[in-house]
Amino acid sequence: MFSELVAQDVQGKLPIAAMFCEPQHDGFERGTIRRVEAKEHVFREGDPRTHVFRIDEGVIALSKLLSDGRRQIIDFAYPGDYIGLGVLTDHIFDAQATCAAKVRCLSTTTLEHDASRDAGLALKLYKAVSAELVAARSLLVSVGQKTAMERIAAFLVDLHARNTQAADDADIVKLPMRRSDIGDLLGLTIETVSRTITKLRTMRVIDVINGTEVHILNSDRLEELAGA
Amino acid sequence: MFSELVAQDVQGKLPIAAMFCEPQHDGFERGTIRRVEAKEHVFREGDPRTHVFRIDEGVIALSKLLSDGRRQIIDFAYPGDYIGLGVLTDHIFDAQATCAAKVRCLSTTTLEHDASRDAGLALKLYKAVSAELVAARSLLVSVGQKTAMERIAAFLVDLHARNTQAADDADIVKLPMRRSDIGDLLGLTIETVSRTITKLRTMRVIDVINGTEVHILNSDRLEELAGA
DNA sequence: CGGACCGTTGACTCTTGTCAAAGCCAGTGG
DNA sequence: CCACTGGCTTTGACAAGAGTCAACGGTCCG
Repeated sequence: MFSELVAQDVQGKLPIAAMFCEPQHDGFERGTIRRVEAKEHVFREGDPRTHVFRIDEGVIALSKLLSDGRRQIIDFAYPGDYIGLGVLTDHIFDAQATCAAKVRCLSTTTLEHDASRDAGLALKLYKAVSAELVAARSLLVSVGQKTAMERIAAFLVDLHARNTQAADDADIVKLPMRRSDIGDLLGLTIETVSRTITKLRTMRVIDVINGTEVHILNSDRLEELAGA
Repeated sequence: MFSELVAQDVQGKLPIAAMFCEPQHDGFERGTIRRVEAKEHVFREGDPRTHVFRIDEGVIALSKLLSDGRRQIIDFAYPGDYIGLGVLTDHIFDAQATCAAKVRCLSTTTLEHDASRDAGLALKLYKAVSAELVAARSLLVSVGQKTAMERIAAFLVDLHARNTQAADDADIVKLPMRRSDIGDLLGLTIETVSRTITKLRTMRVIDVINGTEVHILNSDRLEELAGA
């Protein structure tokens, strides 16, 4: 449990650390900035993969759709994360902002050209993708094995760990996405998400302000509930 | 659906292609061979990550355990696949053979030393991990969104696509793992796996010999059932 | 022969999904 | 200023898919 948290924090989202440690050395300083409205797509599944993006502000949901409309969110990308990395010529998932966001764009040809000559950059890409893989597998464990309560609790713990980098107000987690986004991430319906959050409130483990700001009242209990 | 299949086939397991195209150029020709018995661990979560392995024969299940014994299989590694890649000092999942297997071992320090000087090798690692990421996310969609029937059908379709590289007996899929392994991969119980397979038999979509050899009688229907 | 392991099947339970209604909030326009 | 609208969340009643518990059967192996 604790080791999982450490993994999430330290490496699961390594790009966060990378950004702060060496923000000038990933090539994105040459990229252009693009603003994205809430619910606007950065790209869609099937689009040619012309650019890689680094999130500077906001949250981007990466998702895959089934033909009947079911949607699985694969990851949320937060500031410092990269999206659009990979070996394929086309994107294989949608990237859609859950709230207003800013991203930096760098052409894939530029990036790949640089990477083919610069082993350090190639290794950085390797590590970034490795970190995404850790996150994807961690989510898979939640979705495949955990109950609704455990998934929601683990989600909140994870979000809290990610966003408490600087000495934030220690026990507040902002939810910059809708219930439907959380549901589609965790493989639950919005009703189950809502009921579970309500239950956590009645258990006095969390408090919710305005539906979007979660105050963690008992973080030990929340981590217990998140399962091992 | 079809595009997903293509993704799985062509890139989801790119290492298969890589192995056949350039088997002498991944550094593993210098590695030692290790035999692994069925159910024996190649490594466990928490072990120091001293080697990277390339599967030469058999199937290795990669899994994570929760403290109460629930298990999520994260991927099956088939011949040509690499396991143990990543940026962490310790392994974060178990690797256990589902049947007798052979793996090639290469020390991580050797590999990383080579990769830091050889951008081509670093890029190859990057691509291998990217392919694993594609597979992990595809599984996540199944587990998060699909019904038991859709998951089993998609699993069979995927397995069929992976193993039909050479012109095999076109419509036979061998299941080199137990029902519990399939269940732990798909987030189902062994009973549900068994019932669903039985249902596919009574629907005349597949036939099962000896519990381990699946004959696909109606592959169009099977792909329909696998969902989009 | 006996036991261990695995797979299948049945009966029942329960968590989660489905369907429906109502509340809340923000933005818009009269 | 307020009614109206649309998007989102919450809650309730009910249904259903998958899990649990249990028994049985088959196969392999000592």
